[in-house]
Amino acid sequence: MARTQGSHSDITGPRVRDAALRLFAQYGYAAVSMRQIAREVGVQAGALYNYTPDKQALLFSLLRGHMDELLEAWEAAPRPEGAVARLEGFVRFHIRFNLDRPEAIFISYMELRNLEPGNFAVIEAQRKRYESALEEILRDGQAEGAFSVPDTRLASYALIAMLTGVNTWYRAGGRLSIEEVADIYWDMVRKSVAIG
Amino acid sequence: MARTQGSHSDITGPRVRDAALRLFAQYGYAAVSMRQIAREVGVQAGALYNYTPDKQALLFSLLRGHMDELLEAWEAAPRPEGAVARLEGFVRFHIRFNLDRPEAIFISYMELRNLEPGNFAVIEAQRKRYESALEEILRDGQAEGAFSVPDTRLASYALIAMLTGVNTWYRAGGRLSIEEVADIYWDMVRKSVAIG
DNA sequence: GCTTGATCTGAACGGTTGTTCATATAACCT
DNA sequence: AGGTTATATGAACAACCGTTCAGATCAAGC
Repeated sequence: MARTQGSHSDITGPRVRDAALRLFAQYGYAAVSMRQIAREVGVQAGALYNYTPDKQALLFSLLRGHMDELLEAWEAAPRPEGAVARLEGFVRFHIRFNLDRPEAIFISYMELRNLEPGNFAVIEAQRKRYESALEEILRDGQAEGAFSVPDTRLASYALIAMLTGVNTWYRAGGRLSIEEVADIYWDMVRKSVAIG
Repeated sequence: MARTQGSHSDITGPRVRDAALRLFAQYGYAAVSMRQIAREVGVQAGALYNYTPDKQALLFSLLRGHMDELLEAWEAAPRPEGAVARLEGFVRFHIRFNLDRPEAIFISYMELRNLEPGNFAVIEAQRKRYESALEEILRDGQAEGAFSVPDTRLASYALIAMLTGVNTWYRAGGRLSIEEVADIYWDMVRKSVAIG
């Protein structure tokens, strides 16, 4: 059999990516086989190669797509006046964006080491671009006299780690809504960079 | 050939664990083969099974040993008066401990999903025990009126994530010493839970 | 209605995986 | 010195890996 009813590139393509994303997030890139992905899609392993040149390209494409989306969404976000308001915007944006796509976030942090060097460099540059947005806010706030952040580089690392950590414990339908979580985190972030 | 000069269980055993720790940290549990570990030790793959029943037990033993060491060290640490001082102690202890053994920390966070369910439960219980120490400090500080932390559970997650994040960027011999890093993090932590 | 091209199957490729085991050797004990 | 035992080899096992490809099948275009 081949080309069973309704099968089509427009359908199978995204399904391959979805299955790969889910499986990579759950078991890890190295632990997931192409046959496993194919089974999830309902297809033989060979058919996957209509949609990706190889397994590595599939991982890279997922990460690349995610980072593109992240940067695009961030650049489209409003840019209020004042470092404090911009920091609040960053915090809320980051938490919302991360909690909306936990699997993509997860593999973006876990599977970096499974990227070939060239692919790794691309993703790493994108990540740096995003993180430097936060550092810039901290620098501005320091210059404005709104923050007390002697080492903005280090503080940006600390805050990013704290915010990204939400994904390790948050479960939809839990005790708190996303907005409540964002409120609490924003409160801690605000104080951590405040003067005094 | 077998039993080449000076080879001994007391020597090979730790070398197997060291090699596994290093390789798991660098490439990930699933991506590392027993033959790779054996090569690093300078031995054939079969010989590894004198030191571990199987690959899974090797991973579990590494994580288990690490968590035991963590809990033991924490319980041996001084317990000063007052929640503020105890929080400072936790922050400095955590940063120092983590930066002292980056590989063990790394696999403890990355390879949890590669543990069989029973093994996972053991490690998870240990981690919870450690993290609840922080939450207890926050609760005490809240009761003392020294902190403003409405949700201590959530705040403990946030702080742990922030502190553990140090390992992703810190490199020995860099711009800052461990103590300088700890100073900066403690300043942020202190403010983030302060009143105001 | 026939042809063309996209899509999939199913088998095959060489290579690697974790693990076992009979066998050999070197170090220790008496 | 001789016997015992821990320790290692190296070959073998079945299973699985990523990837390729000829051939089958279906949908669409003329």
